Amino acid sequence: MEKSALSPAFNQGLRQIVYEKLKEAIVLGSIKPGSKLSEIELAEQMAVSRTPVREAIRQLAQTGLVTLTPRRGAYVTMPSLKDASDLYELRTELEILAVENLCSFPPSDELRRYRSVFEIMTDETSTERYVIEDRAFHFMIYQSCTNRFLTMMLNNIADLINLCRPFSVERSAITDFTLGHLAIIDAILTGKTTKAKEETRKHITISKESLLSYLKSRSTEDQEYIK
Amino acid sequence: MEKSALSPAFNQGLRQIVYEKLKEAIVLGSIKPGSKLSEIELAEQMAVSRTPVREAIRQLAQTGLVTLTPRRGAYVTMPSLKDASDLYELRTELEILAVENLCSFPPSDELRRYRSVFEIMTDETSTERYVIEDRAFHFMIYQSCTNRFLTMMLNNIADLINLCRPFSVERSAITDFTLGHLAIIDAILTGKTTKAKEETRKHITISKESLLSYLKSRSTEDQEYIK
DNA sequence: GGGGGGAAATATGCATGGAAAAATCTGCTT
DNA sequence: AAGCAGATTTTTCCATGCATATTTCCCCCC
Repeated sequence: MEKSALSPAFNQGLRQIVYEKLKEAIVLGSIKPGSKLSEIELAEQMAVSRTPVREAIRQLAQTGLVTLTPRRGAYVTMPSLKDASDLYELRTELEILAVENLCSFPPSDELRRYRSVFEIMTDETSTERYVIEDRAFHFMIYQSCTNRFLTMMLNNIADLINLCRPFSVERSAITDFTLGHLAIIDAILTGKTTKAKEETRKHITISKESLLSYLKSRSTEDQEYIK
Repeated sequence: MEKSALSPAFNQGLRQIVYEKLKEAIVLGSIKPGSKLSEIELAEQMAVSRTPVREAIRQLAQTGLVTLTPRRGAYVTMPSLKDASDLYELRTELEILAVENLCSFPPSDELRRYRSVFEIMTDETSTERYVIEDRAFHFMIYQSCTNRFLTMMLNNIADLINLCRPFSVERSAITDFTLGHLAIIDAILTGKTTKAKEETRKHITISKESLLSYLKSRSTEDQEYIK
């Protein structure tokens, strides 16, 4: 009997399947930061034994999405404000490097596609739609790197930053971000490497400021709430 | 009964112990790139079960020191020439960032210690001694970062680069490297951030060229050998 | 009523058994 | 003698049992 392409996930191994599922749940926010990841519970939910669950959790811990405390269990990481700042510091330099790489072999078709997407975005665009396209755009940049380590690290950092941001973007910032994207795209398409790098730094710096000020306001709100 | 401080490694867990041992063996070269890591064999050698060995191996795979091929096993990674180049590309930007961070709160005592170490190095210094001090110096820089993600990544990259370099440094290059170290140290100690960053870029670029030209010569030698 | 101590319950960490896939070996055919 | 097919063996991968550490809950004491 031939093996269906839809059969047990093309036999990539249970561990990998569990890993993907867990990661998606964490990144999409259906498992919230701070939640405990119980081996037994997850194993039952996914109808597998504890072993692949355990290995998937440890793999997630290596990427930083999960924090382990020995003999106590695994918890979805809650990045601190400093973590967010530190992550952006890295992302800035690494993404500039990625853009620089891109300028040698620009994926012109993809870039033009995103150009047309961002061109028609206005303040009336829904924030959800913006967030989706924004992530896809940066993800595209990461995948286009010829440096596989750079790709890995940027994807990793993006996931961690995701954990800090409860999906919200200030409406007023969208126009800024969109213009930033267009500036980066145009600079790459016209072969202006230096300009592309500058615009990337600007864009990510603005993004960083936006997130940090948002997080700061949230944290003071929370403190009031606790009182 | 009181638990001895020397007892099973202060109970950090078998997994961690196996991980450390394996990593040391790989980084120090006692297990060579390309070697197969057999769960059973290693478990017997270390007198533990296969479980902690297996988990340690998977952890090493996440750092890149080990490469897994599903259903076939784990092998110590053999970085390609492009890998080496890519790793140095990342190291350059990240280590500059680290040095920049250091300039805010320079660990002056440590720096002065290393200054005196490198000051007395000459072409007569053994390459082994140089390599040891070189690694310690860069390692110190990494640990001094206030950005924990940066520290992690740089340590990781350094380990991987280690895998490319079979310990050898050209004698003639040592003086260059030593002078580079002194320039970086002095710039940091005198608070010249921009200069420190420039010198770091120069130093790592030279180091990269040196390794790459060495690897290229080796690879052609090997080809001749195979014939 | 609140707090501390101890026993039961629960979860992690390690060991080991069993299934499936890959590698190896053997024997047969050409 | 070389190559291929089938069987054996070995190894990874998943499941599960057992031990120990932690948590929880209950009872006793203050």
